[in-house]
Amino acid sequence: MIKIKFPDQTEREFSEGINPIEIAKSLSNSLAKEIIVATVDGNLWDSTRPIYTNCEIKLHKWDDTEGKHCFWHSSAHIMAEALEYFYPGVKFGIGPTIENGFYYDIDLPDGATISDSDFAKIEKKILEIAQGKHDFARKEVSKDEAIQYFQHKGDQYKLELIDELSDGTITFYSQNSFTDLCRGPHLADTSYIKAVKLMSIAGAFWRGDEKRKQLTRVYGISFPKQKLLDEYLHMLEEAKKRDHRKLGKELELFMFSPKVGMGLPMWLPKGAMLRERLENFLKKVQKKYGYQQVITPHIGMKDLYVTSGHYEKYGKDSFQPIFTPAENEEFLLKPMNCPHHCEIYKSKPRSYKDLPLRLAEFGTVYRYEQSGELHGLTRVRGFTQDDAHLFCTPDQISEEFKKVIDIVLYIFKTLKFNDFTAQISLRDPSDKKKYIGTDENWEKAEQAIIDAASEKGLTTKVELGEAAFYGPKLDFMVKDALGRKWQLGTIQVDYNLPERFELEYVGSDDRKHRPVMIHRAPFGSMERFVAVLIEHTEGKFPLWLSPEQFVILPISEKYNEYANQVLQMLDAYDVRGFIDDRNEKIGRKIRDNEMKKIPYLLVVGEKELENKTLSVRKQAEGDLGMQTIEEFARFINKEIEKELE
RNA sequence: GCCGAUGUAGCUCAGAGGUAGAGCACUUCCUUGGUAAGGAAGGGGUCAUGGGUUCAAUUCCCAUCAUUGGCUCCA
Repeated sequence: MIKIKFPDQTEREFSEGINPIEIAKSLSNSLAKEIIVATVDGNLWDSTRPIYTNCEIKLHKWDDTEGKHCFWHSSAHIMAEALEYFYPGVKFGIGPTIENGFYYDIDLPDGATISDSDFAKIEKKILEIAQGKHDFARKEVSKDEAIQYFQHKGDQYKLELIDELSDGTITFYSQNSFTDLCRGPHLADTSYIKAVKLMSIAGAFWRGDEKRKQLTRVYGISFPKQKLLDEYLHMLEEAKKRDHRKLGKELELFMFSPKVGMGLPMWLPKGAMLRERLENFLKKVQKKYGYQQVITPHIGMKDLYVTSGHYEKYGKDSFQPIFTPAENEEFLLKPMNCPHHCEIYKSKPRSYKDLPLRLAEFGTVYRYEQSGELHGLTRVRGFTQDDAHLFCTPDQISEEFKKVIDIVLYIFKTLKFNDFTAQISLRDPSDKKKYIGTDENWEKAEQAIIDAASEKGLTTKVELGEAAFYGPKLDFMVKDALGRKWQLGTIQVDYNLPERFELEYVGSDDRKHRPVMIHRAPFGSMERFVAVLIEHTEGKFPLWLSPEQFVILPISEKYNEYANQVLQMLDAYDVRGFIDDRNEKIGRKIRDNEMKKIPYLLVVGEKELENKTLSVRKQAEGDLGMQTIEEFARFINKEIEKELE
């Protein structure tokens, strides 16, 4: 007999060789049917794999991440089997699970192609295999056996993977006619899978290396019930409605024009108004924190970027340099604001009494992004950073860094970005060549970030190898409507640029010292931030940011004149709106302006004219009743105050 | 950049080797209507661009441009 301990700390005895499903069955039959996989002493374990020793066990159903992942992983194997059926000779790369579903990288036989028109038949085949209720059989194999199997099959990708595994740890899983190199675990059998959908096809370089062969990646997702698939697809449809590219067009916030150039956004009047409000908001906060605004040009001499190191790093991949006709001088579009700011720092001698010097600029920068990387407003070639550079003494870093964190958190709180992750990006210790600067400075900078984040009580995730080439950073990531993560706020410590630009200050000891720089952008870029803001609010911006806060709806043309008076009076209270004086019925005006997501609809007709009032209707909520013009103006200003608290 | 998909009216989309379609938007007229679509008429397209096949191409083929999903999440 063996002793098995459950998560609630109770212990029971079972006979040796019992498996998780049988254990579940001893608790309840219905539970047994739902068990997908188990964790045994911290290791994932097939639900049908026997247990021979005392252990702690945790049973996973579909609702657990572990359950879903096992489910999808097994689905990937069945998809592989189906693909092999339609494309004999296909070779397989890797087939892991992802956040929503799974994929398999395949190398199609010569001449074969696959496109989404093939999805239906593959899905059908997958379900057919699933319904066959084939067991997933686990088999431990020796390295030699494994090599032999895939040599015989001619799958060089699997052979490459096996090559990196050590003997004695290799397992195969088979179902029906398909066997794969796999660590597992898997479902008991294929019949758990009741619904499957192939999502898309993509090219993916083998092992993520663009010098190696590009494989075809097939994405899919599967569910234990058809209803769950339907729900998932519906959820995707809903998410698409929040897409900032769609809303940006509908709400006339920004546009692109192939004639201007891909990835070069243009802000329309309403978008510009929104952006300006965000900028002014941040300027006000920054003023409180002792920042000073500066303005620098959009281009700079090549030599500026040679000094900064950007030329060496990005020069080749950037936009082509600009040459002056007479002198043949070489300029670059600025990819970053920091070199200019360094020159401002250098413009006169600085004393320790001047530090920290905080130079802020909404600086527009241009970066050549690969055409395939462009994405709405979140990934563009010309964008405006809410940039600032803090020049300080080494012992001021920690304090300054923490103040920046405060600003970021204040902004996120005001805009209700509650669901963000803070990521500390450090050097890849195994590839230090990628970075510029001394080891000692890197270590100091990395430690400064880690300490500041922990002091501010941030829950952080550390990512090695994600640092900028000139320094480590703390990034604030937020997800978009479709669950893609974007970096918004960023704070970076930099010992490198002060060195390269030979920045100095005179200390209290009357000697020259080198300052440290902190780069920071709480929004990140105005473009990306607004994109994420659109998706978060579904275009229903907080009142203070709404390009149009109210619309006046006259019941009929007879009340247009009164509407004009109201507009003028509200203008005086610093609220923004317009009159919908179209020749339409009130119901129509309400519908159209609701769809435009105008926060307040003000109906004026006979009654309002008589009493000098407004009928206030809140978007998505309905009638709030009559208010005088002053009451409404005070009310709306109070609402804004509350938002900005 | 690479792999896949897409490109038809301002927007959302249907269509077919032989004279270009719908809904919404727009213009004009009727209507002056009290909380999510009043009625009628009308204008609007080099079917992304450039080649090719064909008696005939917006449709088929090729290229280009743009948009879009992915190329990190490791058997």
